[in-house]
Amino acid sequence: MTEGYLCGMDRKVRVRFAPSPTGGLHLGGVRTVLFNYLFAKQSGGDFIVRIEDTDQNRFVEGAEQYIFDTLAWCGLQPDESPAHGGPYAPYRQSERKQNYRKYAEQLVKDGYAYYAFDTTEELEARRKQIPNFQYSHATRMQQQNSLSLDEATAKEKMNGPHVIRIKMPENETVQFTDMIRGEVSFHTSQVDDKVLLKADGMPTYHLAVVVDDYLMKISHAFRGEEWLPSAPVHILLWKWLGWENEMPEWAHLPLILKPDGNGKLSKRDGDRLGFPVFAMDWTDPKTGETTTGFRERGFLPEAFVNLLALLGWNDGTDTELFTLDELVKQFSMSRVHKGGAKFDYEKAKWFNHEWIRRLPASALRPAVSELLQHAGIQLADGNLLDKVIELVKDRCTLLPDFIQQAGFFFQSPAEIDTAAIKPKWDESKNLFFTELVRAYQLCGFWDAAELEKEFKELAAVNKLKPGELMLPLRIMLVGGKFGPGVFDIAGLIGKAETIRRMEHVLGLLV
RNA sequence: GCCCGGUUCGUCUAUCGGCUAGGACAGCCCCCUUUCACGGGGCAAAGACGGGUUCGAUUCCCGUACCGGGUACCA
Repeated sequence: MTEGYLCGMDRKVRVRFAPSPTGGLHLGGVRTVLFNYLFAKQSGGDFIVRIEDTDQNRFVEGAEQYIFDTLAWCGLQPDESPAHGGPYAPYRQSERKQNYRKYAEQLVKDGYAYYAFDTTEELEARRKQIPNFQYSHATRMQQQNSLSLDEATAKEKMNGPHVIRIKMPENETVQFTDMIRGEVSFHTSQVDDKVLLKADGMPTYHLAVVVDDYLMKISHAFRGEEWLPSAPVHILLWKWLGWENEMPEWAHLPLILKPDGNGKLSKRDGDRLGFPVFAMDWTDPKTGETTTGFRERGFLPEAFVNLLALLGWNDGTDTELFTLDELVKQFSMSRVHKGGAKFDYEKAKWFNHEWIRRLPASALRPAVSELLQHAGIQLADGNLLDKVIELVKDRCTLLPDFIQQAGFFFQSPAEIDTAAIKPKWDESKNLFFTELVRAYQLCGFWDAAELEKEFKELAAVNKLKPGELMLPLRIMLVGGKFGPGVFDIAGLIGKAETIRRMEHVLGLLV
C-alpha cells in the first residue's frame, strides 16, 4: 500500500482505456471510460485510449470509429489515442507489433518464459482427454516445449510455428493492493502458463497490456473485475521485466449485472427486456443487424454519464444529479463499490427525465428540433420552439416524448379523440363553444390568463361548470388527453389557429 | 471441479463499532391539478446464515450458503 502510494506521488497521472474493437461499446465499457476520465481529470492527468486489436480474427469494421464517436457524444475526450495522436503513438497495438517480441524473448532468456510448440489441435485433444487440463507447472513437462524437449529437437521446432508462454512459478504468492478491494493475493500454483506471444507474432492481451502500460507510462490501471484472475500474470510480468517500481496502481471495477436473473449485462438482455445496452446505435457489419443505443432511444449525454457514474459510486451524500464537471471534482476511487450492480432501466429513465427538466430550452433545442422534423413536423417559428420546450419538458422522460408533447403546437392534431367528449356532449355545450369561438374572435388581446378569464365568465353566464368544459377544449386544441394547461396552449398557437381547431372539432361533433 | 471476488429494502445505495438502519428509483395512498405530468405529504419494504471478538456488531475475524468472475494462441 505504502509502496504504491509513494511511487504514485511523484508521477503524473496517466490512465488508459484499452478496448478491443469488436463491436458496440456497452454500458460497462463507457463506465470504465468515465471512471478513468474522472480520475485523470481531477488530478490534471492524461486520459489515453489505446486500441487493443491483437486478435486479427475478431476485427470488426467500424468498431473503432464507433468507440470514438461514443466518447465524443459523452463528452469524454481522450488526450491521446489513434484518433487524437500523442507522444506515445502508435496507439493501436496491431501497429506496435514489432515491440513485443523482444520482451517475450528477454523473458525466455531470463528463465521466466519458454517456447511452446503444441498445436491448437493437440491442445484441444489434451483438454478433451483430461477434464480440467491446465497448461501449467504440473503438465508442462508432458507438452511440446523448450523445457521438455531436448535442445536439438527444440531448436528444430523453432523453425515451425511456436508461441511463448509464461513459466508460472510452482509455489509463490503474488500479492498486490487494489484501490477498490484492498489486499488481494493469488497462489501461482493455480494459474496456468498463459501464452504471451502468439504463433502469428502478435502478443496476447497479457503481454501487450504490460508492455504498453510501461511504455506509455500509465500510472493507474482500471479495468473490469473480469480481469482480476489474470492480475498475477501481469504483476509477475512487471516484476520480471524489471519494471516493478513503475507498475501502475490497480483498480478492478465491479461489473454491471443484468436486471433480472444473474450474470453480467449483455446486449442480448437489452433486446430481451426492451432497453438499450450500447451507448449509441450499433450496426453489425456482418449481419446488418442494428442494436439501439441510449442516444437514439432519447437519452441526453448528460444523463447517460450521470447514471453511469452512480452505478457503483456515490459521493456519500444524497446528491444524485451531477454534471461532468461536478463528477470530476467529487469522484473518488475509494467510494467505488466492490459489488456488482444490477442495471435498472427505470432509474436510468428517471435520470434522463431530471436532465431534460434541468437543461434550458436552448440546450434541448437542437435535439428536439431534429426529432420533430423527422416526425414530419414543420417548425416555422424558431422562437416558438423554445417556449414550447420550456412549457412541456416536465412531461418528457425521453427525447421522443417531445413529439407527442410538442408536436401539436406546430401542426393541427391529425387525430381527434372525440370519443373522450362525445358521451357528455350536449346542446348546451355546443352552444357554449359556439359562443366561445365568437368571443375569442372578438378578443383584442391574446394571452393565457385573459383567455381563461373569458372562458370562465362565459361558462358562468351559461351556468356551466368550467371543469366540464376544459376537457372538450383540450381535445379540440390538442386532439387527446395530454399536454400542458389548455390556455397556455391556446396562447401559444395563436388566435387564428385556436379558432380554426375549435371550429373544426365542433363540426365533427354535430 | 479449482481459483478469485462479492453479499443492507424489488433495484441503486448510506452507514467507516452505538441504529428508532437513512436516501433515491419503482409500488401503493392522499393533496394539488376536473388532461397528463411536475410538485407536496404519507405507507410499505433490507443487514444471507452460524459461530466468535467486544460493554455493544450491519460494521472486525472464521466458517457455511448463495451470487458473480476466471479457468483460450479472446479481450
